[in-house]
Amino acid sequence: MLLVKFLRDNKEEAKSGLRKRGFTENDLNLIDEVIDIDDRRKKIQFELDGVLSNIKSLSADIGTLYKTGKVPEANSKKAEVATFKTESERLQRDLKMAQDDLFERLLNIPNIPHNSVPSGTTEEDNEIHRNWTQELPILDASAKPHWELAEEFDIIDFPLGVKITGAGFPVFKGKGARLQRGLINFFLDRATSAGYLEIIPPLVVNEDSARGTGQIPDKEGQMYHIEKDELYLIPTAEVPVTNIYRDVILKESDFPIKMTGYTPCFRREAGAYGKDVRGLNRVHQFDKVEIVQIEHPDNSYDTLMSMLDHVQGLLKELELPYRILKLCGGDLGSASAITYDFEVYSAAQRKWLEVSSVSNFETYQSNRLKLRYKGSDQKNHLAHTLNGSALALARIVAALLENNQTSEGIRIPKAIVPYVGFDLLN
RNA sequence: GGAAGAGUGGCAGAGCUGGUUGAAUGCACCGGUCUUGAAAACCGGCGUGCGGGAAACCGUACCGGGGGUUCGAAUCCCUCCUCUUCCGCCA
Repeated sequence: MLLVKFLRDNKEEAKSGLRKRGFTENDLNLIDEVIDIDDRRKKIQFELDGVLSNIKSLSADIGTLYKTGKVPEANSKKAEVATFKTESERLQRDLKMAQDDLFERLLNIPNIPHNSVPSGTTEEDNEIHRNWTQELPILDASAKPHWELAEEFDIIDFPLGVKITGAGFPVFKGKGARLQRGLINFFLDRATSAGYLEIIPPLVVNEDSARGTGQIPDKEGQMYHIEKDELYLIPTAEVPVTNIYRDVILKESDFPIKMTGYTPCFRREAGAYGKDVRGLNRVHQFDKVEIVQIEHPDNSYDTLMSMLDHVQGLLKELELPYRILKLCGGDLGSASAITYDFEVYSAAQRKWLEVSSVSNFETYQSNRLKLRYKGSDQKNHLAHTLNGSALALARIVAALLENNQTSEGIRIPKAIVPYVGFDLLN
């Protein structure tokens, strides 16, 4: 959520930013509406404070009058309070309405894209930030997609997942499970040696947390909801990990805060059936190691670049062809100011698969989280939050299986051999 | 799941027979005096949101969350949440 003050002070900048997301001139009226409502809110607040102040001092008078036995005077003051009271109740209702109205509209305004974000409406408009410089691997005609390889080597069982749970819940077995576990450890080790604090968070969160990082209301339908207990299965570790700092006021010397966490991620993917859902391409439960940073606004873009480097380093070690896209305005998540997607090339499918998404949310999340720091001016300011996948597993496994298939079996990249305990999967 | 008790500022801990209590006191923290330096001692400062103001500062709200009683509530009532102890169950 953006601050009204920001919209007020940077109206034109906000508008041109939202145009990149495909906002029409008509949509942009929202900004002026918000400012108008906020003006009304301020006015009501001012009046209400005055009325409350009167009630307060009259009540104090009544107290002393009673103490000195002046009951009739006290009673007449009580009558006076009654009229103020009616007025304060009215103003309180008005204030609540203005606040709710304001909040509602503010929720519908996405983050303002960073200056460098290209405008555009679809993924076609995404900009290639860094491209794989080598030739893409070309497999011969007999090459198999990962779901066939998985069945052949009996390492991932899709029908079994259907039996136990439903579509999109694969079962990893034997060397498949071992590969999965090895990759998780590999990613966590790389993150912790880069200075991230390892966290094992709850996999289920309450409504406040889901709201804090913006899953509610933006992506509510994406989460599994446990209605009986009003809890949500996490769609990413970002939610519980970032919420560690909900309602916190940091010192400037606390920056940067770096955390990493491995969790399974649960996504309903409602409406995604039919397209790109084969095998591991899109599943309801997958494993992911996430990196999260909380930064001073002055440093958050340097930090973003260091996170990009971190993720790139992982892909290099995995020897996978990758490319980095800078998302265009229309493809950007609503909370994000800038997002870089990492895709790996899955050679048998001849498809690019998204395996990481690294974003700077600037103050959009911290505003809802009430995550602040005390600046050198002794005032509180919103911190910047950033996060990225490092990395999302299911699709990495898909690319690994496809790209590394040989007549003897699946070759395991050197960097992770120590983690999985074998160099050939057969 | 059942019973009892408790939730106050960064922490500890008063207040809780309703009335200048946003809240005593101690610790921590920040600034200053003193000191070669440090410690100690002493002096001063020290919550958050909203609104007004150029600012100093002022108004208002907040004592787990929400609601109620009252002219007035941290203090009384209802409800929810959390924690502690005891019983039950259990990896």
